[in-house]
Amino acid sequence: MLDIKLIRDNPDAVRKRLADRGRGDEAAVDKIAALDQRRRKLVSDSDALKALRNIVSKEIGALKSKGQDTSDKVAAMKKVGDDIAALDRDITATDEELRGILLTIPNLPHPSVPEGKDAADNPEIRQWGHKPEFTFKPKPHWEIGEALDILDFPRATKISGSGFILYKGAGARLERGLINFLLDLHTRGHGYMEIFPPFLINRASMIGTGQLPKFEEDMYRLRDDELYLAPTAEVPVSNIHRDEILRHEQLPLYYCAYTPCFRREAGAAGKETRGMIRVHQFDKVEMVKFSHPDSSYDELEKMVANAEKVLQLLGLHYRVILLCTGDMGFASAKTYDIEVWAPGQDAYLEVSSCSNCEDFQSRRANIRFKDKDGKNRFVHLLNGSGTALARLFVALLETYQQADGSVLLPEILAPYLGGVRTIRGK
RNA sequence: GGAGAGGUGGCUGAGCGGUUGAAAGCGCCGGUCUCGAAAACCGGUUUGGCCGAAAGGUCAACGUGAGUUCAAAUCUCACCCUCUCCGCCA
Repeated sequence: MLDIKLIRDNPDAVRKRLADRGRGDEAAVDKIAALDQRRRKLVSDSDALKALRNIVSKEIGALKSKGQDTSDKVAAMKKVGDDIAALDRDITATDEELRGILLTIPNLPHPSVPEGKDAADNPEIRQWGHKPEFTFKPKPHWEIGEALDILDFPRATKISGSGFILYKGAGARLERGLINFLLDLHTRGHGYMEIFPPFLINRASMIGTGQLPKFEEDMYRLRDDELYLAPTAEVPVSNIHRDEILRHEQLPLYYCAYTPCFRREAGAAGKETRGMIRVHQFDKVEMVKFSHPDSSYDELEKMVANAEKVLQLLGLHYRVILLCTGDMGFASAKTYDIEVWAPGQDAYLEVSSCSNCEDFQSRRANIRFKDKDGKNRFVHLLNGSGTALARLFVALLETYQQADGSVLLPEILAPYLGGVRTIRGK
């Protein structure tokens, strides 16, 4: 949520930066400013009447204790009370309308974010490693996985529907091993505290990180209980400190968590339907930071490095790109994506997205810290995948496939796979 | 799920419907004292909105939301949460 004061004081700057995102959100700025002005007028009128009522009510109390007549004052205050009630109804309605709009306005891009329309305008920041070479034509992961009997798409569809994954045998073991590998790396190696959060999330938390109210149709929802399946661990973990005031010495806080991620992928029908590149449920280890505003951009760079480390240790070729204004997510002020090379797809796959949301989420979720001067300020919230598992699984199978159909995994994973590096067919 | 109890400031814990934004204690911050520290003593110590350059003024908030009243932390209703006991259960 944007700071209403920023819109009030610099409407033109806000309008410009929203326009850079290319979604037409700048059109709401005038409406917001008008509602804000109306609200302030109503509040000050209501406050004046309340001040009057408070004074006279005290007089009534004093007079009554002396046994004097108060009927004229009581009658006058009854009228004032009615006026206040009318004003307050108006305030509530204005407030709700204003907040309703503010909650659907995306964050402003950071000045360092390049202007652009869509993914084609995202600059590449760097590459690591290089595309592996094969003496044969590399197969896609679904062929490798089904031949080795470690992935079973038809049965996943039977159990749940399209867009779900059934891991079997060494595949299931690999998925579990990767989760442990990632958590160990970020906790022991990068200083994050491990979190295992609930997977069902209430509405207030979903609003806090920005999934609601705007993206309701993308979420799985339990209608009977008004709970949502976590689309990413970012949601439960960021909400750990909702409605809290942290001490500045506590910052930055580093958390990481494994969760499954549930996404309806509404509107994505027909896209990347083959295999496990776009699915309704996938595993992910997420990093979340609560940062002091002064250092949040340094923290973002470090977080990207933490995610890159995963791919470096696994020997997977990747590139880092900076999302342009038109391609960024709703809550983000600046986002780096990391894309791993998948030889069987002949394409890069997004396996991590690291964002600095600045105070956009902390204002919604009311997460503050007391600074050195004792002033309460909003923390900066960052989140990044470290990394998404399904696509990492894809990259591993496709990169390390052998001519004989087996998969020879990186040495570093052996401890997580019972000492075994090779996945072979029967 | 059933029965009961309860939700007040960082914590503990008071609070006849009318100077109670809220006693007291603890904690914390500052000061006096001390070579220094402890103790003791003095002072301070919730958050947000609006007006204001500031000083300051004003409004709101005692789980949440409605209601009664001139006036609600205090009365009524609904909901949420916590605790105890019972039931069920991995």
